[in-house]
Amino acid sequence: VRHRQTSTYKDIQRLTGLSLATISKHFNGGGVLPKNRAAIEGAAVDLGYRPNPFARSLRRGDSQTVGVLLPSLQSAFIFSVIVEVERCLRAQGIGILVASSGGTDRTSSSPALDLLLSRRVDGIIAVPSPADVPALSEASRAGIPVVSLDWWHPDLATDSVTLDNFDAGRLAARHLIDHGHRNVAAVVDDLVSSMRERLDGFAAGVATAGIDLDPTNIARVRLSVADAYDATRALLARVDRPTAFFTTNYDVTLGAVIAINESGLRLGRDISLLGFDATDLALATRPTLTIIVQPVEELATETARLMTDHLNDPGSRHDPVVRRLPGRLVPGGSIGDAYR
Amino acid sequence: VRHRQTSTYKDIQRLTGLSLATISKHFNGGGVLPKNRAAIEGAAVDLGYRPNPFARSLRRGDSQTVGVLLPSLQSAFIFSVIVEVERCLRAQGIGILVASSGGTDRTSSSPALDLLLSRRVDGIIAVPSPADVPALSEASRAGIPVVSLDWWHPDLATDSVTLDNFDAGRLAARHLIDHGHRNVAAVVDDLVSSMRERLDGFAAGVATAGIDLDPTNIARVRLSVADAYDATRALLARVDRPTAFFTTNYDVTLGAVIAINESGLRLGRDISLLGFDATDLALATRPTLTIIVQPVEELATETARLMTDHLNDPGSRHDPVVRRLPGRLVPGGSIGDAYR
DNA sequence: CTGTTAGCGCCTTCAT
DNA sequence: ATGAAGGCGCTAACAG
Repeated sequence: VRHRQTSTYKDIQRLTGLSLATISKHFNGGGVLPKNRAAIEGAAVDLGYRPNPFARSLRRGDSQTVGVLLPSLQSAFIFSVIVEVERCLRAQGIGILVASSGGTDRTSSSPALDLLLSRRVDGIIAVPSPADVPALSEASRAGIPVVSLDWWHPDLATDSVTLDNFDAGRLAARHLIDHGHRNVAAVVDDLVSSMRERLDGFAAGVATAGIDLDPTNIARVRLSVADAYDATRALLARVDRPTAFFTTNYDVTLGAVIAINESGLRLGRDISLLGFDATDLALATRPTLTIIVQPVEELATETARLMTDHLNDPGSRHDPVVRRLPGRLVPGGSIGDAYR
Repeated sequence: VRHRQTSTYKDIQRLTGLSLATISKHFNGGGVLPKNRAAIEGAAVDLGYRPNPFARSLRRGDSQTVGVLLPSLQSAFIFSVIVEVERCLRAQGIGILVASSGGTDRTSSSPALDLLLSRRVDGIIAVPSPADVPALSEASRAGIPVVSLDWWHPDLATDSVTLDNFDAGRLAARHLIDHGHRNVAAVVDDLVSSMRERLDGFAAGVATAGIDLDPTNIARVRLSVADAYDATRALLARVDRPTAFFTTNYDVTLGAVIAINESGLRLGRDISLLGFDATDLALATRPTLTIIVQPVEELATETARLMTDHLNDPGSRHDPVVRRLPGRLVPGGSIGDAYR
């Protein structure tokens, strides 16, 4: 689309008789005589003037845009965070260009990230799927501010904002322990570090009660409802069936719920489940689910803040900032008491 | 962020000895001698050349970017569509700038849309909340291609891609009727036309069975789980309690499920529910939910196609194209038979 | 097919 | 505080 002719400084110049430099100064710095200020503003309104962002970016070398890179498998949760991030950034005049990386294999360049880079985004907010890590590292090394969100990867030395996953896992463990559970199981997505940390925290929490988490009670799956369903079924079929399950993310929680429902066991009575992220799901099951939820708002504002800090202070190459925000346990009815 | 120096045509010129025009031609049209083509490509690779999108946009007057305007209240459903739209557009080198309009009141300018317009997006894909309609109309009138997605508004004469809402409602009605239900209720969000159409279709479907939809069995709410919950509770409390419910979107379905669960009535036995959009929810309830689902993929590809059609054929102002895609009923266990 | 040239609209020295 | 001038990198005439 060739753009409908919009007015430019020249038009304002024609109406005001001022020079382009003065007009530019008005729209940027300020320092203009009140009389001229009024004249420019008046003309701008009359003309419906909008600055041309391309000319501006060409000249100044920035885009006022940050790229958002999402993994191939999205959850409603991450979108709620992104929407909030967008609001924060928009308040600063920054737009977000969103691209979701297909499930590309760990290649050195993902088409999604490529689009963002070719658009010269000023920074990148990424939920870094392992496949994107090499390319993201490279971008970061090239000097583009990168903030990891939600997920996290050991090879990616960027700022990051995530849940305090270890603590969340421990929280879950304690809750189950407090309810008398000893034979507990975990269904874990182990594609990304975040999930593994949740498991580690869970194991640690269980350990403080003097219990060793039975390795055969740990099912590792890959971001998939179906896998989680299968894994849960298998665990439910064990002779020494666990009395409680911990599931470390939305998909896995859903898979587990389906398997449990199908098994005929009653949640919160015959079997306990402590889920993750599944805010809506938690309300629809019967009984409701006890889950761990993430602080969406805080994750978003922290992410936005880290990014704007970078944008406002270009070239500063400090050590990665790591923010770990606490999760919260929302009680439902899916945890029964297990005494023995 | 002032951008790390990237190479330009001049650098390629230095390495190849060719003129800027030839280089430009190579990167656009083609028509260059094989020898020169190779030289340019080689130099580009050596230099890690990336075209500067700002210079290009400034010169050509387009942005290769479409804006995506989302309403304040999002569902996982709409995101899955947007992700797919992004993939389609990215394949054509087009990026998406996303902004979500706060729940602003029906003012003439929404900050979110404003951001998109100030960025000179080539087109706008919008889930038009009523509050955005005036501003969207204006943009459309100004010549910016607008495609409405999912939602739809009578005052907005743009292309639109939505579910065939009327038909979906009728589908729901028939299903309930086929199962013997006569005393049916609907909980409807009536903020947007799409939902009202679903109700109209439902009423029509019920009518073909010779049944008048009891007006007092229709609850109108405003995009809110809590309202839907209250409304459902109220309906459940009626002396002449409906035997089946139709809920017209995700939030309303969730609210109804919660209310039903709480009532102690058993889904699919004591009470039937036909939900909407709640794909995940449908699997987590017990029994599973019978729902109407939307063709996510097709909605996305149609939306992308309509948009690219506009972009490839600027200035053509045909009549709005209206695409209505059929919904599909996914059977679950929440519909019981009601004979009387 | 290739080269020369003239901007696109804005920002930024550098003078005044 | 204002003005004049140059150029960011690219494309689109127009010549050759």
